[in-house]
Amino acid sequence: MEGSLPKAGAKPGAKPGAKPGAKPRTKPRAASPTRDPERTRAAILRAATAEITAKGLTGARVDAIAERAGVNKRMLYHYFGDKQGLYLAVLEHTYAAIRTAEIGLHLTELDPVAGMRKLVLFTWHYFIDHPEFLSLLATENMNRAAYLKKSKAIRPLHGSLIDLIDELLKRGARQKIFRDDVDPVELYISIAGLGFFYMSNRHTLSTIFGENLSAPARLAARGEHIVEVVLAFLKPIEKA
Amino acid sequence: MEGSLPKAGAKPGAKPGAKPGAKPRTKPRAASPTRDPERTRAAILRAATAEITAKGLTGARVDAIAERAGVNKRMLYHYFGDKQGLYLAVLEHTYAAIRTAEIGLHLTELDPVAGMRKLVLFTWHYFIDHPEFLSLLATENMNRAAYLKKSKAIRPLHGSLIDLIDELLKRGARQKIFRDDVDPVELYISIAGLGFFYMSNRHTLSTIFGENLSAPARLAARGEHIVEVVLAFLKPIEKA
DNA sequence: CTGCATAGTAACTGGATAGTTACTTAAGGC
DNA sequence: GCCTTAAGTAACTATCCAGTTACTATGCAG
Repeated sequence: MEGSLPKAGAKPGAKPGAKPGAKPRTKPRAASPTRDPERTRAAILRAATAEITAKGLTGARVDAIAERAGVNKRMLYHYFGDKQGLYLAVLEHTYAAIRTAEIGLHLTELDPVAGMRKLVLFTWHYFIDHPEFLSLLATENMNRAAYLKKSKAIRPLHGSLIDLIDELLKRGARQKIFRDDVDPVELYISIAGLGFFYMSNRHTLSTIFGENLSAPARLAARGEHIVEVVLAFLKPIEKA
Repeated sequence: MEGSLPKAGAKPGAKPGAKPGAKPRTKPRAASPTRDPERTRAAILRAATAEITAKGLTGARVDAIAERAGVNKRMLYHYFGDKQGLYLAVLEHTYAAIRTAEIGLHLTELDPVAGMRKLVLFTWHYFIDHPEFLSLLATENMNRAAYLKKSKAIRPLHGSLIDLIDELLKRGARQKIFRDDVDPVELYISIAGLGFFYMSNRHTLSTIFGENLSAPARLAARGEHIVEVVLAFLKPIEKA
């Protein structure tokens, strides 16, 4: 090896579109494809989410993630430490997304029945639109939530979800349109479970029942079914 | 190497407990620990179920299964071909167990509400008692049911489950104690989903909500909750 | 324009891991 | 009692794969 001799004629000419006098604090944003830590980090995270949710943590291959991201494998270790660190980042990022979206629902502006309907359908459609969230939950539960327990970033996000449901339940009970003995955690698990099981297990269910549960009409029907189940349960018990 | 010379003084003496004149058709059943194909096969299947449901198909190690079973690794390949063949056997065995148990419920002998309650609680307790079934479903759905689709042994088992539910629903509707527009597949998915999500995701749910969802009292309460939800949904819609 | 921290590359490594080879031992029909 | 076939063992191998090494390129503070 030649030591540290610089390559002859190495400089690839002036970069097109790179303004020489631009202010130094703003991000270069797609100026040149080289040297963009933010883009690289994001590409790795997206690729890791896809690979890990498709194959599980043990099935996911670090080399495959690097290739998907169009990035050298060394960069995964540069930004995320190791495979587990990368997985944790994927987990935190994915959880934060749904909890943030829930907060944006503004259910307090709706009457209890409409609010509940909106929450149920939001949850259902979130599962349809984000299968990676479902896969990741399955993976993390196979790990007995070992990584989730380590994460300091995730826990504070969830109180607000229960508060949201509790507010709806209390308001409905006061107006005598909901029964007054409902535990918000138990109810949330039911709302999520009615959608989760259908979507997460649609491959085995479609196979054993010989029906295509992923057909759009079937998904819409399932959404209405879930709303009906939840609202029927919340109805006050009439005195006969 | 010495070719095929027999080892000097190899024979380990007469086996204790091996009756020489026993009838040849009956199985030797625990007579001696050597040469029991049925036992070996069963031990491998049990070990594989434990290992695969604990770590997933990609996480499971063939060497670990062999060690757990107390059997030489070569035997896995002898009886099941390869890791995938072993996984398929585990899948078929586990599915057959729940479907067989369901058939033994004899729901036709009960009135519709009692029958439905029994089916719901059976399903719930089955999930509590057989976490390996839940894990295996999660694993197989991550594979997009690729192995289940290959299996000829499993599909015929499921028609009877839907027939069972359909009979209950029709009988209840005739007696005006159930609504008459319920799809049995949709209902089964709800019954299973209300239990599945709770049990299968209890690790993440316990973590984010800061409650121990595995506590026995909590499990019993959940069972009652699921019964209430299902029966509330099945109640005929009263005309106001 | 220079030095140094950060971004990035390519080739490598050691341990793990599914599956195999080559062999030995027992069972049971004939 | 012999001989074929199934049951069983131990040691091996080829490949895979997470993580590392040793290096180069870039940009910006001074």
